[in-house]
Amino acid sequence: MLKYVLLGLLAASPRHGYQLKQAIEEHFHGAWPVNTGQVYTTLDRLERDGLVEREVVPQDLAPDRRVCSVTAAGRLELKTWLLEPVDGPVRLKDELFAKALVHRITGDRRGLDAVWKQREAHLQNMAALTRLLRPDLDPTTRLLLDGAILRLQADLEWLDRWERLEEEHDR
Amino acid sequence: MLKYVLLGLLAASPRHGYQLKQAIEEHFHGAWPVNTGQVYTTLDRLERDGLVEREVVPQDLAPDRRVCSVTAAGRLELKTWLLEPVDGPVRLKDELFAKALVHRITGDRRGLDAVWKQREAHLQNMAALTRLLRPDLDPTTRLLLDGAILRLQADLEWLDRWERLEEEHDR
DNA sequence: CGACACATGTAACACGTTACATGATTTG
DNA sequence: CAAATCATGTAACGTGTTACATGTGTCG
Repeated sequence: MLKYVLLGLLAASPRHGYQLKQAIEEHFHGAWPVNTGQVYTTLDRLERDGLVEREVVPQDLAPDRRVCSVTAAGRLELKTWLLEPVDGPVRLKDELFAKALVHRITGDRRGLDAVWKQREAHLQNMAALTRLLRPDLDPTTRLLLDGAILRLQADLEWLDRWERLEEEHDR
Repeated sequence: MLKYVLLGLLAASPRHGYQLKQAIEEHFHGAWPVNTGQVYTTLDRLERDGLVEREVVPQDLAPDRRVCSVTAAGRLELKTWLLEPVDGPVRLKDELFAKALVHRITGDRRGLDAVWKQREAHLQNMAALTRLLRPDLDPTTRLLLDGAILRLQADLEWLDRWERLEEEHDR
């Protein structure tokens, strides 16, 4: 997935690896921690597949930089990805759902503990996100934050249902 | 993540690989397609790490089966995972969000297309999920389906916001 | 007989994570 | 000077995906 974000950033303007990492962390407001190493290995694969080109720009004194840009094939690949909706089959494959399932399968009586801890964690995440919502925020970043908040709200609603189910079970 | 689902199923009762695959597909109502091969490689790792034990049960005529059961270490690992809330930092790292971001970064004027296609896909998924909601459903499976539906609803709400942003942009 | 479910696996590859290594420049 | 930031990378490992290989039992 990082692959496409890199292509997108490079389609806007050529950059070198470190700039890409910075751009992502800026857009996602630090909430998508990117490992630098992964950026370079992903760029290696993209270059190998002919989706980006790299040009070595020698610096005097400073270490050389390798500036990347998207090829025609890269733009095509990006366009295809952009117009393709995410994931046809449904997303039950999720860690939170998996935990609920395993709690109920094993009947371990700790389901309620898990619900409470998860709610606590979600509420803290919600608070952290809400703190980021300043009016001067870039509208795109704002959109992404809103998305994360909406999903957290949905999960909180769902945690209530899980809790009710666990309570029935205990009776 | 499959790792923990396998541990959970085995904690309920020992089984062999194929039974595990079947159990998962049953619980997730086919909405988590498990590759059989992955079950075996994951079991190999679990055995290597001392979390499960395998006993070969020879069958006459039929091929031997290798029945797995959880070790004490496996139960501990499972318990730890179950009580640990999912993912401390926030989930902006998401394919749908990434697409929205890249659309806006590249300013490609195809954002609205993407929103519409995604909404269409989400609505179809929603319909498919709703069809599965029969009253005789196992309450746990029902819980998981409800979760998926709640998240889809959140996403649909968010798609409206994205659409509004794209419309502003076009003006 | 042919198709399908049962049952086990291997191989290659993609992607992500963590950690480490290296060295220059800037700033307190 | 020390620390942080800039900039590039390698290595090891975990997990997941796709595809293939192999063989038996059952049912129409």
